[in-house]
Amino acid sequence: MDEITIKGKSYKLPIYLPDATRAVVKSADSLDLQSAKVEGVVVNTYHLMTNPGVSILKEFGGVKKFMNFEGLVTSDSGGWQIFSLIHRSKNVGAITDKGVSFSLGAKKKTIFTPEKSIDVQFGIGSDIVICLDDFTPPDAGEDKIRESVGRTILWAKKSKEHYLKLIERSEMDECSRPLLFAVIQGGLDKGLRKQCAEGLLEIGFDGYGFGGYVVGDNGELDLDISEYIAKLIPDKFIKFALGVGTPIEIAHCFEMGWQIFDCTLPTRDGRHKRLYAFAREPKTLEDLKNPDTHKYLHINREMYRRDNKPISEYCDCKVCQNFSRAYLHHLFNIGDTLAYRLATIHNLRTYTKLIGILRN
RNA sequence: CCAGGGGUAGCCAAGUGGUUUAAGGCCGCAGUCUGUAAAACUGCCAUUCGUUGGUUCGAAUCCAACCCCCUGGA
Repeated sequence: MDEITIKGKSYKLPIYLPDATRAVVKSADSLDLQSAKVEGVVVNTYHLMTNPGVSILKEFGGVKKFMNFEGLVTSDSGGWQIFSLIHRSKNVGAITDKGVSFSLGAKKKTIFTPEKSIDVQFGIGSDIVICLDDFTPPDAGEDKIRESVGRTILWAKKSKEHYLKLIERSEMDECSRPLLFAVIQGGLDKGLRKQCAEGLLEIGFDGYGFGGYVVGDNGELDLDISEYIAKLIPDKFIKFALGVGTPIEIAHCFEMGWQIFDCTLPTRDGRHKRLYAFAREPKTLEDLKNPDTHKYLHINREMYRRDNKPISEYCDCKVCQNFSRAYLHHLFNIGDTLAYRLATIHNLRTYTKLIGILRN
């Protein structure tokens, strides 16, 4: 499968979707995304529910119109946020089979359920709706993993039922409905990953996501578990590697069968002065899997102060076509916001270029 | 030449006798970042306070001389 059609519009696979968590890829607008050849984004259900809120998005006819972006829009369920805000922080919250309740700062308690997540995602008007999942923390023991897998399946079932209800209620058909994806949890436990995948496959979804946080202490994605999970999903379904990854990890995961990727790395790294470049012109998958193909420029370094070259000689982005490393260095040095924008555009183009090579 | 003020790391700058083998910031160097609480964060970066003497148990801090800078005056 090298293409998906949603709501009458086709998108090529594989595809990389930068994270526009709060309906914006930080520091870049939709025209910038277009110039970086970005074909889709991932927005976040939890964040958008909080701000600006569903009623405003509905009033504007969905997030696409709100942010004036015509590409593929996927909404992440908020599962990751439960992990981020509850497991990883001091904010107390509780997860039950019904859903999750937690408070952020001084704000009143928020109740979030699988059904609520689906409701909000319909309000967002996304093309791919993702079931709320119970994130398996990286340090979870077997009992905890088992619990998160069980709950993820339960929530997926509730999500599917609610999704079908909404489809029926809004009289959507095969051509106008958004796709529904579920997320496979289970941490590094292959048995439980398998159990999770089987449970979700039985319910039936359009696509399946690779969930969890499987970046080890060495800071690298666990390729073994990534491949294992890819094999659990029949090829007729779309495979979405949530949160993956570095350019080289995307190349590896593509080879395993993963087709959709979203990751904050290129945009965040850009804002943090780390620019991506190919050390040589990549032409094949093998080139992209080779670590020697990829390099980083820490553009804040003094060595770039007088460097008149573009960030990457193999890049066709508007930044590389028009500005020097020295200029980017200068912009970061004085802290002008243009630095973040240009760095974001360049790094995104590096990712979309990588995707373009994978398609061939 | 006279009168004030001042000389603390590449830069800015706290500190006026012991809690300072000198705070903080910038720069520089080295890192982190993977379904974005990140335009963020973490290390490292002066055994030394213009110089030389002195007082003191103890000085960047007090004293003296000298060197340099700033301001005003001749």
